[in-house]
Amino acid sequence: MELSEFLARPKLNIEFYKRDVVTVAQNLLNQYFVHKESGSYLIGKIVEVEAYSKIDDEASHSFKGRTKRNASMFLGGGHLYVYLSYGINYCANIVTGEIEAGDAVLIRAVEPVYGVSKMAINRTSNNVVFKEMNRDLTNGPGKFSKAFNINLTHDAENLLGENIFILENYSLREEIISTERIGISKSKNLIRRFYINNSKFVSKR
DNA sequence: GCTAAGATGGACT
DNA sequence: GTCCATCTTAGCC
Repeated sequence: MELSEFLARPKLNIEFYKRDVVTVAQNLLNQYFVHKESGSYLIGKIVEVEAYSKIDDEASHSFKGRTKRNASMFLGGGHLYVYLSYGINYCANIVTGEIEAGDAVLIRAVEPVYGVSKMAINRTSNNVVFKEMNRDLTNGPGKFSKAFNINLTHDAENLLGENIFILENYSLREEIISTERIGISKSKNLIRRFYINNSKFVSKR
């Protein structure tokens, strides 16, 4: 698909993000995540997410209240929360709900749809550029952030602005699977991981 | 002040 | 399958 076809779509607006975290998580699937950087675009279709809530969720970074790291979770729907995971990888979240709600949706995987060669360059390690359209390019929260060049400088970014935003794509009817979340030990019983069934870019494990 | 655990990924057996 | 890199936080001395 041409870049102009993506950019003709409307951005998700503040009303979309201000709803409850599980609703937003489910509705983020299939939409186009966009990072515009120095004039070039990286675009991915969101295929896997997890919801985290301050209310009833011990696995959420916000559960015990505000810290320096999680402050942007309290900015209200339509912001980005980026944190450093295991001291190594960045993870990107979409903040939802009202100001001070402390809820957010972790983006676990996207399907690359535009700017794939730049994503492959961003995922270079040991001087080896990643093979394009390999599923390992973006099939995990840290991999997605690296491919889209998202780091702590993007923490608290406003998703209604010009750098990072999400474009509407409601057209396709995909089968959505709901499961327990991955890689956590508390509140494991909550069914708050959602992914598109037929996507090969859904994370492993 | 110290230590353990963590919303992970990559290298290796 | 196992191991480990390395930063933040919480909980305990």
